[in-house]
Amino acid sequence: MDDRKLRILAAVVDEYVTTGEPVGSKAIAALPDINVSSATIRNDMAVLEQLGLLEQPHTSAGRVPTFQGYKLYIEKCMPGAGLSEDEKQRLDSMFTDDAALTEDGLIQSATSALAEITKCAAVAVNAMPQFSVISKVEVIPTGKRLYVILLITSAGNIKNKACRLEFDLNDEQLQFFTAFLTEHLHGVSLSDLSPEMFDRLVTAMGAYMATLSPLVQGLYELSRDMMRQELTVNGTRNLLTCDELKTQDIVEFMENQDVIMPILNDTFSGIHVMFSEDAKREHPQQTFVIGNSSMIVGQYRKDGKTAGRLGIIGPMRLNYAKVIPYLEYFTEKISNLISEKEDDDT
Amino acid sequence: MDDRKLRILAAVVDEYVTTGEPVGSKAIAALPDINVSSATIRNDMAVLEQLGLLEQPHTSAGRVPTFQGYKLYIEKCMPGAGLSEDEKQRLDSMFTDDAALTEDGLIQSATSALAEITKCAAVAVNAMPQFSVISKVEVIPTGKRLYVILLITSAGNIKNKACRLEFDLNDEQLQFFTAFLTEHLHGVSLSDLSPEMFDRLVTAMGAYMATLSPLVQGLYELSRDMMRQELTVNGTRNLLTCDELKTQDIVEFMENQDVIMPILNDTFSGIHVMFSEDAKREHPQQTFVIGNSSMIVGQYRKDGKTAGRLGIIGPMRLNYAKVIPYLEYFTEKISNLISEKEDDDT
DNA sequence: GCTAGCACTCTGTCTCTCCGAGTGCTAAGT
DNA sequence: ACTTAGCACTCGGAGAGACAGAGTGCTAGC
Repeated sequence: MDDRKLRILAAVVDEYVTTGEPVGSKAIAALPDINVSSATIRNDMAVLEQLGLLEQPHTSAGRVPTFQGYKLYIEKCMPGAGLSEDEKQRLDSMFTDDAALTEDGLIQSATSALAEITKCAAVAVNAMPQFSVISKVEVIPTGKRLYVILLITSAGNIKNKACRLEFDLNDEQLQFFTAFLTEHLHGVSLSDLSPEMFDRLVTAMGAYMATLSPLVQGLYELSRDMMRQELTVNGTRNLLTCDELKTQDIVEFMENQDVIMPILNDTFSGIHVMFSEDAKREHPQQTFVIGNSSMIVGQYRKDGKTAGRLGIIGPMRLNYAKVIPYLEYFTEKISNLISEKEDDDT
Repeated sequence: MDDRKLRILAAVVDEYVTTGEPVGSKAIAALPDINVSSATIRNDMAVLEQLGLLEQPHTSAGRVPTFQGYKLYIEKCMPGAGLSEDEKQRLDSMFTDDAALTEDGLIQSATSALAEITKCAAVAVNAMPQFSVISKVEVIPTGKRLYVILLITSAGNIKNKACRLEFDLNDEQLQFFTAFLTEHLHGVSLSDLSPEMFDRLVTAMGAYMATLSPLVQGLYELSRDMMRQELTVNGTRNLLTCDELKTQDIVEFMENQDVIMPILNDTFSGIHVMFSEDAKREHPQQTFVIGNSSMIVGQYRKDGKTAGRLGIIGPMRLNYAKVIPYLEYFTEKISNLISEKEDDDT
């Protein structure tokens, strides 16, 4: 693979990304850093096409990169530009201050900023929520026979669920129950909350059992709810305005976002770019991917361990040279923010 | 306005709603309950067009109802069919059991069911959240110097917010503060929580003041957050597949949903149908409405008073005869469910 | 007041042509 | 051996005309 051919590939990608039109040999010959004639470029492009890196929409049109072309571009030819201080500040200003106080809020704010700035959809999943630990359980009366169970984990996640009982609890019962739950559940990892464990809890409650079992049931459901990986998606609407994606596909994605979870979870380290063609091949069981799309995924960390993944879904024709640094900056920033929080705890 | 003309209007609407094609005089003459020739119908249709009830996309095409045509149809000619038992059961089955336990959950579940069954977008706002009353305030430590404020209202709404303090609180301080807040805030209506009131609270706290003021600040923000009317929107994506609406408009709506709040809040009683033309006229300051759309709004009640509004946004070409009964059934059902809850409380 | 008949109008579709952009190939030049 | 100039070729898109079909308005007769 010639150096000049790589430069031509890069030129095609850059040009196509900005104009959206198939790019011809003349347009490339006109570029300042290419000093050969259009005929030579035609020859090279024919070779690049044979290698599967470029393709022609039809015989007498210019060339367009294939997903393999993009891959090689990202790997070999992409300008490795970092972000300017201005850009960093701009990104920073998109985080609201108190979003950083909870991981949920942080992810929410990061995905929405990322979607805004890339004009793509931004996605995130938290990794391994089943390993977080219960830090607080509380039962709060909110109405006649109506109670809210409140569950807080060490990661700072908060969830609640309403339950209706057959009878009302008096203060003593409520206190007993709260103390009972705290005693048995505080510090317990979510993954240890099996149905059997709850059965044991119920029997251990003795006389209160019958009255309180709906609460225990609710608590079980709440814990299941909490250990489910949470998928955050923001800005899917941005995809609607980009005309190389079919609205049909996007609507299907909106209705069925969970299908991308396995794909997200598949990426191991660093920034990873995956095209819809890849996804179709590697996850054929998935009912659906958005055609002509690409997905860029990175990890954010907490104490050095992957704590979740953050990514972008956009058209294949995307300014990777800009978008990838954005994603890198965001994952880095999130890692710092949640680790900073962690530092405070110790 | 002739009776026959009304029948013809109704026929045009029905036919157009099902086929989506402009309907001609012959098609109407072929209907069983119309016993005049196509020429007569042509004459009548010309009159209906002059009245602004029908219009022609172009000279040699059939007629299409205008929004005024739809209005008259809904008012005068629509078959007032109730729902069959089958349909009611189908709707009932779309509510999950525990959704009914909180108003939020109920509205979430209702809008999503309504969107699903009408293939439109479903919207809801709660009315007058500022009049609900604080039933519980709690401060829960979740990490080093990190606290969560929990606020529960009499309506069963639950919200929380994380706060970071300068110093940690010991148990005594925490208990004091919780007791202090409960004493001063329990039973207070959200609308009474003015900044001045919080100022008084802060000074009343005396020695604790400096330490705790971020919490008070957080509490204030939380209460402001809670008295904001909550807009629930579900199934906007359904609109994307209906081709008389411009995707551009829908995207704008997605980005800017709040603009419909004043329109929703404008409807007073019963079911109200409003077309984008109306909205443009009555709310000209609104930056945007979806073109060719209609919005159907009803109220749900609690103790006989309007507690919120539930509505549908869809294309103007909509099967009103089906959709309106659906909406009626839903508002009725919600009213019963939240009033049933209320009954329990008393 | 209704209806049959007729001329008219307009759209959507199909075909044909033409233009231009871009290619591949060949032959000549370095 | 590589590069370049030149040329014939291909293909899509735009534009013009022709045509069929649906639907109308109008007039004359029942």
